[in-house]
Amino acid sequence: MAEQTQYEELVRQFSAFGAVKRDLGRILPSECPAGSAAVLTLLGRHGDMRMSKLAELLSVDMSVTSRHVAHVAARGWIERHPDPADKRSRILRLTPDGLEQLDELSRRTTRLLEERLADWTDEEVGQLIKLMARLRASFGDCRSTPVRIPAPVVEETTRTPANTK
Amino acid sequence: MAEQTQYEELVRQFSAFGAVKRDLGRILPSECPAGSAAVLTLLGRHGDMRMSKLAELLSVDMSVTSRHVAHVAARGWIERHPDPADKRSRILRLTPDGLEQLDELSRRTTRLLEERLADWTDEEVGQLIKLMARLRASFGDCRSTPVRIPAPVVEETTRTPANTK
DNA sequence: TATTGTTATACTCTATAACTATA
DNA sequence: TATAGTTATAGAGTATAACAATA
Repeated sequence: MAEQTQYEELVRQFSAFGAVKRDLGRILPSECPAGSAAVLTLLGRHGDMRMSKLAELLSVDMSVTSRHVAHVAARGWIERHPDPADKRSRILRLTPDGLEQLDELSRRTTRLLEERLADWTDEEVGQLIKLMARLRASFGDCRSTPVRIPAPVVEETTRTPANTK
Repeated sequence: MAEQTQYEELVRQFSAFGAVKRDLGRILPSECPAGSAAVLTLLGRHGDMRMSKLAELLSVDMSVTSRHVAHVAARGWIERHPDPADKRSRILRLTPDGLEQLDELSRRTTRLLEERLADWTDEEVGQLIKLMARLRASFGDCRSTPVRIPAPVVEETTRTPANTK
């Protein structure tokens, strides 16, 4: 259990992390934004799967998944096959073009990280991976546990209340 | 220097991190989205500053900063004072209401992190903070060094080229 | 001329809700 | 009735470009 000061610092780091994500986003092919890249990456790593499984791996709503999938399918990077066992479902599969796109993504991101993390040791990168994976688990495993937000504390002053409309 | 496989795993963790950010975002007051929270946090931590300084700390374009600042100013959480030394510039300052909003933010995020990271040690949280700070430095310090993106490798096949329109 | 800041526009990502088709 | 997936809509975040005011 950590202290409040540490938590505030952690939140600041989370916020600032956006700049890293954007830097990474800038090197993506213009036809393949981050959402598409995530779809290709997960299909390459886990193999064929249905929409609902992909949505779970992406940790986003299925409606969002559907949009990303439509984008990559329109470019011929994946195919959507009917599932013989359940006609409501569709099985997603990388095409050869999709595999090639995935390779291109890998080349670009590796190149960027080689440059940005040139002075990081193998072990440091591994540490960061491990901690971020644990972070994701700590959040993801309690996704069904929304934290109670208590009503704001009403302070005993004569000040005009903050606008909380 | 790390291996390509490690870099690919790191990118996957970066991508999945969005779920953590969204979980954190869900507990924010409806009037105070993440962008506003970041403005208040940085003003609380670094004290009064001008727009350009804030934009640098946020690592976003000043146009974006301007929008966030307008949002929090409209709610009375900050004031924009003219800079006597440079009439083009505006000095941003937290108001008492802004300070109170900042306290509320701190309470909420601390509560969430206490719950999510209940089984993390103080040291593990410190490790993550340290590595994310270093990551930010590694990226931020080379912001003027856009990575060269070589033309995609044309492979020797008879396959129809990928659509790179 | 260069810099500070604002505004208009456009794009990506996301969630909610309504809907279709199938189980 | 419940579930898999799609689509319409709305909201947040961001960048680029054009602009106004001042240095």
